[in-house]
Amino acid sequence: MNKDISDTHIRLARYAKAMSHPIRVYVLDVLSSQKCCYSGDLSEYLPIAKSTLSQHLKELKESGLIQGEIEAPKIRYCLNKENWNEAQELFHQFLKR
Amino acid sequence: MNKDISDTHIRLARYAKAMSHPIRVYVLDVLSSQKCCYSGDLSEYLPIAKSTLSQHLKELKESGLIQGEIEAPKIRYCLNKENWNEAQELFHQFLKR
DNA sequence: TTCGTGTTTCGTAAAAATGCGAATTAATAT
DNA sequence: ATATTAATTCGCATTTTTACGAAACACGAA
Repeated sequence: MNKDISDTHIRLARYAKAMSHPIRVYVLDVLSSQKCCYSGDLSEYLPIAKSTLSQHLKELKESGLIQGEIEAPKIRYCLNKENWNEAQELFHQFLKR
Repeated sequence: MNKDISDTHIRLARYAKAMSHPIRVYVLDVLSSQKCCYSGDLSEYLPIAKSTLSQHLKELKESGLIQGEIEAPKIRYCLNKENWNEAQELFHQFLKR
């Protein structure tokens, strides 16, 4: 029996929290299958207000999974490879697949 | 670009939500490395009230990832293999590992 | 039936999450 | 300077989540 809540558990929970909303799963899905994407493009296909999308993108940024880069007047988003890889590894180990 | 939020996205988000708290990650970790576990045993190692643990266990039950069986006066918890396998598969595909 | 063990549910409080429209910001062009 | 485009932040309302202790429940033994 593991004796403690470890940093690994906490890290995993943090990434899971970032993925705990369908919109955010969708965004990560898009970004993992193409290099980058503009907020406006995402907004086009999602049934939510642009402001709501911004809030979800903010949560993903704060989790470390994505990052944004200003290309005026647009913002381009892409995965943060380091953290995406960490999430991949953590889930892989946790789910033993 | 994927055109819609799919059922897959929603399913994945639901499992991610179940894992979005460290206590629940810990519980799943324990259950995935041993056949089953009693609520009292879990409670012994976790720095939370028993009632809080019950609430977390309830969330895991509602997500479908675990199930409980009464062995009076105790309750034994174990993974729900079908849903655990589904979560494994969904995360595996999503994270491409 | 009562009692004891183990656990859950309830009630409460506070914090966090979610959604929207309005206001604001950031960058560039004119 | 103003105007435009693109996006974010803010304010608000509502719901959900998280944590705890008390109350209640579930079951078997006496």
